[in-house]
Amino acid sequence: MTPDPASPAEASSKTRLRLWLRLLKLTSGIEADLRRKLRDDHDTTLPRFDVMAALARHPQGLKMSDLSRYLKVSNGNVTGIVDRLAEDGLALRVAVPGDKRANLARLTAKGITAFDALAGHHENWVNDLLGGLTADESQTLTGLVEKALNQTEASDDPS
Amino acid sequence: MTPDPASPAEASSKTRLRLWLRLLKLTSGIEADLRRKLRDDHDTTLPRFDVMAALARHPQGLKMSDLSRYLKVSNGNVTGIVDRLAEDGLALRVAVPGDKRANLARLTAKGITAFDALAGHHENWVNDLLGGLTADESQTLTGLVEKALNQTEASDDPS
DNA sequence: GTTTAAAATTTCAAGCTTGAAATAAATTCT
DNA sequence: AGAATTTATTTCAAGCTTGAAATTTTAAAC
Repeated sequence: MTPDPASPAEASSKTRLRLWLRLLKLTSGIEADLRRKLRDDHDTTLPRFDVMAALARHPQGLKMSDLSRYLKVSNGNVTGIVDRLAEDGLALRVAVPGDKRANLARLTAKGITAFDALAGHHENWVNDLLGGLTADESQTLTGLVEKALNQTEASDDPS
Repeated sequence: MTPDPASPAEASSKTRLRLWLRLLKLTSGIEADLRRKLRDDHDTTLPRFDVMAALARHPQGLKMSDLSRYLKVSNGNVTGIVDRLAEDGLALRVAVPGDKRANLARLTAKGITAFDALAGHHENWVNDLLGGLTADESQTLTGLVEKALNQTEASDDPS
């Protein structure tokens, strides 16, 4: 028997904490799997994949600061990742005419080819990893996750 | 209108990919929030909190290798975190009688006190961050996440 | 009892991540 | 125009993370 809580509020607090631990276990596990596959099968990393995915969606290029905002990581972080992608010939920086401060990050042709291959694998991996859920369950789950997201976004942004 | 997919399998693959992106957004967002609060309000980090939580659950101490397995991180990783906790007087290493290779990591009295305070805040933070969900919704969500977990654990462990 | 293999840790290099400080260029104010 | 502010980006130090290599100790095999 579960010990009865002192109040309903305490009970739902425990329920939410339990939910958080499960969510964390699920996403950490999937993420670890994706990282391993990217590394072992494709000699790359999740941060590099994320940057390439962002650039693939913006063929005209993204300013470093926009890239950073889009991915919700620090400026210094994208600097390093784009540097390393550039070393491998997968991305490059393009000067912005009229603003000597800014650079557009873009995928090279080689980068586009590489990303297209990765993206297909990525979708398959995720599909397999979440294969325990039916389409209906996936949709229910997505709906609840989106509801939870609304709340965090609301409390995130105390404007 | 959504473009109709070539097959039901493709549709559910897209549904699962969408689910993954939402899950990632939710957990990354909450995690970032927790990291920020631990940092700004308590001058610590999530990895340190995780190690302290593991040690708090095992008052008799945990071997470094068990700690590493429990948290699913590398051996070298816990070495560094326990080093830094020890520098701050929150944890220490105890020799294992009869095995000169092994060490038990344990919280100090100071570490226990510090963790107890953190744990209370942590539960409240999570409760707030997931506050958009009713108790019923939390339970439904937990159930579905657990179902998804079973699958990943199954495919994770190709024994 | 040696040799061999296994187990427990640490060390290390490389990459990721952050926030803060430093540069440099554009914009705004007076 | 000249000064002050804002914007775009890089650099840096510190910590996290991993897998691989190195150490040390224990256990197993012969």
